Amino acid sequence: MSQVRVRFAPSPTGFFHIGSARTALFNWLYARHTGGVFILRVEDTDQTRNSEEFLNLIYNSLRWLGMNWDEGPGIGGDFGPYRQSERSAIYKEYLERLKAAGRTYEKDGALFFKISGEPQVIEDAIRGRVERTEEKDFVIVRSDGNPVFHFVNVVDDIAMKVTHVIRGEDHLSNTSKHTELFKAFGAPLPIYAHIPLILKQNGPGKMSKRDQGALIEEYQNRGFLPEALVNFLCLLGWSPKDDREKLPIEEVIRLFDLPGINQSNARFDEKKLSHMNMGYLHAMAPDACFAFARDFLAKRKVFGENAPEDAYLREVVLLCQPKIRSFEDLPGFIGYFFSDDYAIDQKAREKVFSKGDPKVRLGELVAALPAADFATDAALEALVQQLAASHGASTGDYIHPARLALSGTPVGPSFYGLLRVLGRDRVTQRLQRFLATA
RNA sequence: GCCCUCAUCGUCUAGCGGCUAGGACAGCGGGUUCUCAACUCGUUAACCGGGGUUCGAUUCCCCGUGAGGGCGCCA
Repeated sequence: MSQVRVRFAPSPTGFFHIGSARTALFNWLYARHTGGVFILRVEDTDQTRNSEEFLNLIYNSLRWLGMNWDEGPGIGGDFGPYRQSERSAIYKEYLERLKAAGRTYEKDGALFFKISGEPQVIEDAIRGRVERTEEKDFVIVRSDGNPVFHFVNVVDDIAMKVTHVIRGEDHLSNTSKHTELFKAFGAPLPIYAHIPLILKQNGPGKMSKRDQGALIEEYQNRGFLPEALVNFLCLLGWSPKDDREKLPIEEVIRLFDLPGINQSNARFDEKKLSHMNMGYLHAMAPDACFAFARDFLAKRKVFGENAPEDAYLREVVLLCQPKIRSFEDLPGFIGYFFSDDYAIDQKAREKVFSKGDPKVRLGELVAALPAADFATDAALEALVQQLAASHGASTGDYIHPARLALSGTPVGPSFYGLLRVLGRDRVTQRLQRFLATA
């Protein structure tokens, strides 16, 4: 068996979306699984809708998701060029072959392909035998002289020696046009694998560029982790056949195969993606987590002119890491670490003041601060426990009002970590301010 | 309208003739003598319908129904 050659062939006529990304991913996975070649080919024959900006978006998104291509723009290869807009000489040559075989005719200024009308049968790697008969001749060159998708797509697959065509099910009905052309050129058919489509999370139909949450760029901007998005995409239409879900990409590559792909469409579920992202985020090593967070906060311009010191920011980020689902949550989660100007949640305040003597407890805590050891969470925990024991109170009697006073909110990271990271001065000052105004 | 594909919890899926139909997300309930969006334990919830084939169908076949896609001088 010769080497597997697959291609991802996007057209730069719109933003890069989830469905395209997964098609690319399945091609990439299959290439890596088989030790084959992953080709990137740009289908930019629609000159009125192409844009260089969209093309760059595709390159960037593929790289961000970790899908490196072996042949294609920027890399080269033996079967280039890899942009269809630069391959007109090749199309002309193939067109001549069709003309010479008497398989074309002109009408209304456009060039039509004469179909055979024979039933076209493919053995789809995912769906099995699929038969369809093409009924009408179709245009292969527009009246403006530009060849159309069906023609260039097949010509390039022949010329680039593509062995497996892995694409969305929306192309299944088009396949009879393509096999007609392959046969007209006397070329062997590739192995087809039509993967199920991704349906929009709400409402009918497949996901499109216009749908909420459809764009890859959006997840990048929102601080999602590419590994999480890739893992999620792998599970949309494919599974390892056991109960594992969070899988390293190497493991997916090892297990991935065409017959293991589902036949039915899958609905996109952002909640599950969010959960997957959280799993990856919580597992990040401290250095990586901090680096990602700092970069993300800078892009978001969260601190404006006054960027905090790295050492302090790092403590804050690592303290909050186990509590957030996405870096997107970070700005709203850490504000009070960097500003004394935060609002006190009124509901939480009522709850705190509804029982016991919160002001007395806070007073005791403030009094203990000058001698407290702020070096470790454990030392601070011991302090609060000692305080509680000696005053016949519970640790919660200190923690709840103190958390509210220090952060304004009833939810947040570990309390002792909160004390440690804020530090003695901030804690003292904030508690005193709270007591003075409460 | 014609053609193609698909059909297990709300969602993603495991199952490839005999299972108490499993897992995950979401939901719900409890725990966590520090909250919680984190963690943890538990729990609700599914084989689209009708015919066959078979000793036996979620599983195989047919017909409905439903869902999705294609039928461009878009890709």
